[in-house]
Amino acid sequence: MPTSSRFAVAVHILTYLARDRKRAHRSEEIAGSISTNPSVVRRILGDLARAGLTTSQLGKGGGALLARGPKKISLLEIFNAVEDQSLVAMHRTPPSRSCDIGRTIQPVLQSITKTAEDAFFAELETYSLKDVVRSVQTAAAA
Amino acid sequence: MPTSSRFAVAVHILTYLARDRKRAHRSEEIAGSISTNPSVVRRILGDLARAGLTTSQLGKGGGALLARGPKKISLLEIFNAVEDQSLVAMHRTPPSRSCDIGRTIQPVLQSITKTAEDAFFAELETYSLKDVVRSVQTAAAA
DNA sequence: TGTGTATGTAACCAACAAAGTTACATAAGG
DNA sequence: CCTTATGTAACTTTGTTGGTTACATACACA
Repeated sequence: MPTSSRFAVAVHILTYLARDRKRAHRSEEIAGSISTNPSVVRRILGDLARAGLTTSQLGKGGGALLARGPKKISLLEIFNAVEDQSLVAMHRTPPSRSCDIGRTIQPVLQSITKTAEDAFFAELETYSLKDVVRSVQTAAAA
Repeated sequence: MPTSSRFAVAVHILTYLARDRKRAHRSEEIAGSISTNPSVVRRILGDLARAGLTTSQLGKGGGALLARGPKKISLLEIFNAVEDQSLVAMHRTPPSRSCDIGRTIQPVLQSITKTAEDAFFAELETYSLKDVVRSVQTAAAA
């Protein structure tokens, strides 16, 4: 069902930046690790910069940098920076207003799915970018 | 991000059936409440029947029926019957295997997102179709 | 102050998925 | 039998994503 891979790509980018914070990394370099187009990376870096998670430098030696320590960046922040806030879609076209159910089901369903989404987000918030970096390092060593 | 509205439509259908369990309801009748095509309703009813949530009768007076009481149908069962089991997508094309991060990030990310998805599912499980019917009735009365 | 390098963003395209639509074989009811 | 309804397949339409190209802008540094 989920058609967007932006979250996965965003975490990948940030993990890449977190691994070496000493210098800026070009979108082309990052794109090589993801196997995608540099412009796709820049598009997502745009979202991340707007969310205050990264900064960028132009010109020679330029590229993207983490705006703060990986321990201070939660996966929820990353998710919110690049994905829609809703995990469950309502009817594509509005249901019949001349039926009790059609008229009322959407708010009812939305309030229920919101509690489930909140549980999802609360769990995501318990993980930091640092956790990902650590797991990747462990996995890469093996 | 979520591109499927199947869950919303499935809950709508089941709420419709739960409101009047005395008789079978035709797909055309249900489609009127949803404002969609009867064939779309039948397609989703197919999933619901395979999951054991509904039954159908052919011929005159036929249509769909709830297979058990609405108190015994959780929203999680409905979700599982009609939607993919994953809320978060990985990279669309596999990342570079010649990079530590590219090689290892997917399993790392998947194990984290699984815990968040599980929290979502656990919360959905606490709601029954009966809860939806009750809320719809309350909302419709107002 | 000029040259090279990198970003940010817009515009467009191709690929994919979802829902809408049409059609029809099949089975139940009377 | 004839009508009614489902179940499913096939096709079309629509929307979204990511890939691609292009380019204006800005910074670094010689």
